[in-house]
Amino acid sequence: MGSTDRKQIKSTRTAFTIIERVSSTDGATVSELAETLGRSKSTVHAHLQTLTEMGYLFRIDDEYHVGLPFLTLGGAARSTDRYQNLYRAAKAEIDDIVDQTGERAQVVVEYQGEGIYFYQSRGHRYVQTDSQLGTSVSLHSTAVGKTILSVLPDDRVEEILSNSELRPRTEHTVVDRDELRERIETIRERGYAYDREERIEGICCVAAPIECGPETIASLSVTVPTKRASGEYFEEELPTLVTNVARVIELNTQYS
Amino acid sequence: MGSTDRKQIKSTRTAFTIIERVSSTDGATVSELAETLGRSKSTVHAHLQTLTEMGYLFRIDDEYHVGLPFLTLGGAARSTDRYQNLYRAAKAEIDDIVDQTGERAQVVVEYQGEGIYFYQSRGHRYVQTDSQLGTSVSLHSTAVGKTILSVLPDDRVEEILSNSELRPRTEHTVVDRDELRERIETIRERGYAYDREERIEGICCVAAPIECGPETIASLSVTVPTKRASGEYFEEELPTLVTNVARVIELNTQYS
DNA sequence: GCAGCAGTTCGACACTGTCGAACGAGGCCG
DNA sequence: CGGCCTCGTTCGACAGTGTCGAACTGCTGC
Repeated sequence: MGSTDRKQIKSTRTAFTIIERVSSTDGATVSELAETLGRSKSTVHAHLQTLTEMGYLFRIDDEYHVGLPFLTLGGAARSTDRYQNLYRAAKAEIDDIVDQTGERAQVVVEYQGEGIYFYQSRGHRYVQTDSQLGTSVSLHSTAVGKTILSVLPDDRVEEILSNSELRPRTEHTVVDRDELRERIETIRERGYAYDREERIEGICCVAAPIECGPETIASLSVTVPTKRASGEYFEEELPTLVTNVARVIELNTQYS
Repeated sequence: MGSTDRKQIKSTRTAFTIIERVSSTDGATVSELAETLGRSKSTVHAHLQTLTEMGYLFRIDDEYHVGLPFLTLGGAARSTDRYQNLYRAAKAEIDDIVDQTGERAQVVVEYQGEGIYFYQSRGHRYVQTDSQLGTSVSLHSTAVGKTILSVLPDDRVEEILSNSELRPRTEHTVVDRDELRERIETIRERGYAYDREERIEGICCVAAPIECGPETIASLSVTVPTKRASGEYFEEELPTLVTNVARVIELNTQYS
């Protein structure tokens, strides 16, 4: 099945598999990793030693953790040709929104079928969630996600949908593919999306797409607790704000 | 000299060497990398192919860039046991400082002899610099850096100083080791540090150390343009603010 | 003190990361 | 239009190394 296997460095694959595992299991140990990854302890040990020596992991007693150098690389990724304009424009506008509304706002970027938290800021009325910088989210379970899907060509949507399992996050999560397609159609027409507790109980979102070219699709969203998610504020004010600012970001991304 | 060579994965070393090079030379090509790293084109090609396939790099035409997954790992690093308390405490306090002063404020963490921008925020009077999330800075050329050195034990200071070349950044950068030691002594006594255009022309800083345990040393700093770097504001107000808030962060880091 | 379990080291084999050479696709210039 | 350079890609072959399981060490707790 693998079409693009060609000549690849297998040990790099296992190195990153280990890194990812260490990242998700903060404080993982040698035996633990060897067990869950199905590799010998000596192999895992050699990798951990190398990565620790280079500073990409660090070790407390016998537990390993991902190190701050990844923050350096992440910052570099955001300053990349493709993303730096989006970063500047989004940062400025999001900070504005936060000042205005006091809520939390963020930009999520589509990257290889997933959404990655690209920049976020919180206001004085902010609600705490698990999502922070770099967190990756599946595209079906959030307002941002569905917004992104709504501006992608149909074949890519299908491709992404078929690769994801539509795991429900709350009782409101849409898990039916047809219903999802329908909703995406609605979003295409009106230009923005709602998330009413589909990912986290008590948390709602309004999101609008940001198109910075065929390869750089993002989404701007404002997050509010359910208690403020009603009335004119949630039905009129926020959608208008979000769609307008999204367009501003698009424009500022083009010419700078 | 190499004491800790043992069994290590060489190909992972070259993989990360390539990643780092791609990160610093945004849009690097195969031949370019092969040239500067002294490796064959085919080797570099195999690595790039692997890393691209895994999503850690992405490719536009024949140019490679670091990808957003590093942001995910970087975010995970910041949420690590060692750093998450510091992150929460620092974020809250820094945002406060920014609201109060309108300047730019940041926390830099010591990581293996370097300083890494851990969190930063800017106010309405902010000044733009090259430094942003994840940027690593040498410890001798900044207020934050010298502050960090001031709370490290002497032997570690000497170790770090001997491993760095004290490259001057502006005409005000301190390059003499003895003078640096002297200044560090001064900082130890009064508890905060100044940077008067030592790293960037026109940019000054006030910084105070944050000690969250022997292994987690950081520094809080406020950045102002030279035109505001004088008088009571710069000589009294900011030092007091910075040292007080640093202590608050220390406390909040301990108990949470 | 002896199990039991952790991380670490060792030795040996098969595998694979490495290289240089050859191939194919553009772009540039004569 | 055609030859030439350059770049990315593929190929084959060898040396090197990533891999494993077994043995070793140090710790903890019965």
